[in-house]
Amino acid sequence: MTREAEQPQPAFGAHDHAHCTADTLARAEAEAVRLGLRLTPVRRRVLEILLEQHRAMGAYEVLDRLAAEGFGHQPPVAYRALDFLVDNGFAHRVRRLNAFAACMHPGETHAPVFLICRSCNVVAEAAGQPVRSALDAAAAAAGFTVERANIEALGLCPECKARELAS
Amino acid sequence: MTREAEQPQPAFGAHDHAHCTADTLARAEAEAVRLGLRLTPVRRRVLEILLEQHRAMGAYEVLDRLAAEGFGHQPPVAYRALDFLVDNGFAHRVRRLNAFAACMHPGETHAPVFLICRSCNVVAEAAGQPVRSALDAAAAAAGFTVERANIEALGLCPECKARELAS
DNA sequence: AGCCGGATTGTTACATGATAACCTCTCCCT
DNA sequence: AGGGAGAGGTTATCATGTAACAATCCGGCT
Repeated sequence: MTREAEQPQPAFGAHDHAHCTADTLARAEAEAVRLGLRLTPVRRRVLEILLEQHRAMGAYEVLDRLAAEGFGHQPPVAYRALDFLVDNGFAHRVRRLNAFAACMHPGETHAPVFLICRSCNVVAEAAGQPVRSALDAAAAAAGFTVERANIEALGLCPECKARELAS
Repeated sequence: MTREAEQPQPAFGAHDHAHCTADTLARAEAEAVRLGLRLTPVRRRVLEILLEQHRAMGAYEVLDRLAAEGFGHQPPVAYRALDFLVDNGFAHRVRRLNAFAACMHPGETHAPVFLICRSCNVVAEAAGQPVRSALDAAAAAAGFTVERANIEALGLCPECKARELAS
């Protein structure tokens, strides 16, 4: 597995990335203040990196960027910042890829669903409220209380599907 | 983290484990025949081990058992057998735990949902058809086609919930 | 100001999880 | 007999994630 995966597209379809990045970062900062959390330089920088790339990144890939910018060079530096972001809803962990992605909706209560294209590796965060409700119901039937959930789907994004049909 | 995790209970509540194990194995064998798949000694033994334990096991934990029984001693031996079982629906991968668990319903088309207790580590496989439907709908809204899904929930099982309330 | 204590960030070292590449064997088909 | 596919064994290595400890920062208190 290469450390630098190729994930050309930011999501399904184009968008104003500069705007969405700045906007999400601003909302994350407001949210940190609201919750009394400290968005320190490393943490903030990690979030920025995830937002800039707008894709799922491995911890070591993030670490390489941090190290190049004068932060620590050891794995815990990246993992701690990433764990902080995940624990507080600023980022998500995509387990299927052993990777992390910035949350596009910090502050909003939401149940992220990740759609991972097996062809181009793009990862999209979809709204999963109905999925989460169904999950809660299934769990409740077993007497189980859900605290956190990972919902990830592997398949084909619209672009790659079209390409497969064409060939 | 220890390699031999303690997971005393087989699932939520007691059950006739000997029976469910034998039964599931028999169904898996029938299914292998139906699909023209070779359930070779290693593969079969791995499935048995997963069924006996009736819990999520790490690949290296399975490997230790195989090695002790005269099979190969190297990781690929375990990973290949586990991958075979997962690819063909005889077992599932629980990504949050980096572990594998026997499928309790081989052959039936089903969308497994894993309920993982954060207190006692028990893993239960719940029926997730409605969850999967909701997921398919969410994906379709983005033009995405789901091929495989991982749906995992972390929370409290009934027993541990009762224990927390009591204390 | 000066001090305390917890949170943060850095380090070293290591544990754990997963694969690549290659070789041999067996079975089955021609 | 020859040969190819599939399975399972090996060695070696890579990738991912943590434990434990030290130094430092920072806010609150006297």
